[in-house]
Amino acid sequence: MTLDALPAHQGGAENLARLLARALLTGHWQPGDVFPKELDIGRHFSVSRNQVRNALASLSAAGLLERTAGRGTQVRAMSEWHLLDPLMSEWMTGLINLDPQLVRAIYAFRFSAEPLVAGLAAQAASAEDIARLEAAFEGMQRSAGQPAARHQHTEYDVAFHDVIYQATHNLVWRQMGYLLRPSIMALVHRSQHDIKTLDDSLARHGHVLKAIQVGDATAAETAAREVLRRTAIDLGIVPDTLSDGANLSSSRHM
Amino acid sequence: MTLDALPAHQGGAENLARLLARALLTGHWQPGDVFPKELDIGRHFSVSRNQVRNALASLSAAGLLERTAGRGTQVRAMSEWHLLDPLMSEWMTGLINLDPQLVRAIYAFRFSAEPLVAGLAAQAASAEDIARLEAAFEGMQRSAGQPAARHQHTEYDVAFHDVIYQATHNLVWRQMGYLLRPSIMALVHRSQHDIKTLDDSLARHGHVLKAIQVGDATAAETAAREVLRRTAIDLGIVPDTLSDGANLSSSRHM
DNA sequence: ATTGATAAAATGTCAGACATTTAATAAGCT
DNA sequence: AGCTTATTAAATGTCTGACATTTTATCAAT
Repeated sequence: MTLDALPAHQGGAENLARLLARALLTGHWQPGDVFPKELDIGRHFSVSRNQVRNALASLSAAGLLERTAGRGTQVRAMSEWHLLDPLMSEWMTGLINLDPQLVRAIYAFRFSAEPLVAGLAAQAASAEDIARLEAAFEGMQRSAGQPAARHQHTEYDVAFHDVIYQATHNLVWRQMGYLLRPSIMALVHRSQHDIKTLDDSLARHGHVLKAIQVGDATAAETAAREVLRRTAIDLGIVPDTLSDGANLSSSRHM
Repeated sequence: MTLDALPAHQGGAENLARLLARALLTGHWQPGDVFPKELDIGRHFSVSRNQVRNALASLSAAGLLERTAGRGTQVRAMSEWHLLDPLMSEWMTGLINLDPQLVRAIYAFRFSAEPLVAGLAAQAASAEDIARLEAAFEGMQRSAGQPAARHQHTEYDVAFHDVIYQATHNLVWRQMGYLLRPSIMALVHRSQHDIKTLDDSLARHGHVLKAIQVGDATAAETAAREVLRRTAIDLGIVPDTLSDGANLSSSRHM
């Protein structure tokens, strides 16, 4: 893969890092490939070597690249990526063409974790949390069915899930919710289609809200599971398969 | 807080970053404090400005610091930390004096998540996973009761938990397991005391192993919960309190 | 054919000057 | 006095060129 296929660059090491990261996240390079050298990248985008080095340092920190003095820069496999690095989260925002294997892995995680999280939220949510959750739900209702407000609807949907993670009042789960935002957005983006689907999705979200309002943990769990089942249907995923398909090469990882 | 109270520096930007990160993680600076400026740090440790900048860039990426041109460097609050950043994980390895609030938050997360993870592992574990789990357990047995082998025992204990996360065969949970390693090690390190305690802990681990061996998810869940109850007792933590105590200031975070 | 020295190429490091942002201070005007 | 506006100082950010270090390939000698 060469640099020529990449979009233009708007200046700033962060932008450069995002640009390159997205190319890697969407599979423009294969694991093991040699990445272009610093000077070539700098020449191609007309930026200083400093900017290139800063950008590559970020990609390296996120596990996307491996750099060794004298040898060059190599592309790492997906199993080496630091999926929970906030940088990754930022780079994934707005990405549509995520690797299908990655989408399935993230969905599988959410399917296993989010019911639990909803249960915790039902136990720990404060009045403010519930207010925020209600606001997000009402936003979803208002923007439902209006094709022009589809973007808003997605925002409210993502906010709904985020509030649930925040409402656990646990630092780690909160961090998790923040990190999953872009992934959730990508999933939600793909899973909205006709009116009927949307209506059903809305109803299932409503059940989660109600369960958290009354503090019923087990009800929240099952309701959250139903929301994710709806998502799975829309995405064409079979929710029973919790493993991510990496079993073939999994034995080497540990 | 000044730099004078910090230990000596052995060279390398990564070492410098770890040194400063640990000082921050153990609360040597208060949130909002101004962090020493680049030139002062460089002078104090006799390193170039480059090294200092690289180190501070890492700390900034992990959410420990906030740097703004012209103003300086500020220390951020714990709620802003990127707890799931692999850098954090590395910096926390071997740290004993972790902030108690952070220890509780991490324990609470594990108490909620690890039973679920054990259940997933029971469903998805491969033969190799089970072999690794058995090896870790036997290592724990061998090194039990021998005061000289206490370090080894900790290693096996941590490996035991790690294998469970790996055995889910889900990229996100695997990443999670990798990231929790140092935290688990810190908790395990504190929770081993007399022979009787150790014996009981060993038995509870054995139940988890057996449940995963036979693929019984619900049994694995309850067994994992029992392991964590044992840990909680040893740490003097009440496992019912799942929130992290940050409720007071939680409303501002979202 | 193996070993060893050499050279080339990549990333890593350093030092200095300069740019930019921010905040404090002083000057000047109404 | 009070407000606005230059000026200055101090911090982080950026650029550039040279040099260091590590790795790999090449070639020579035994």
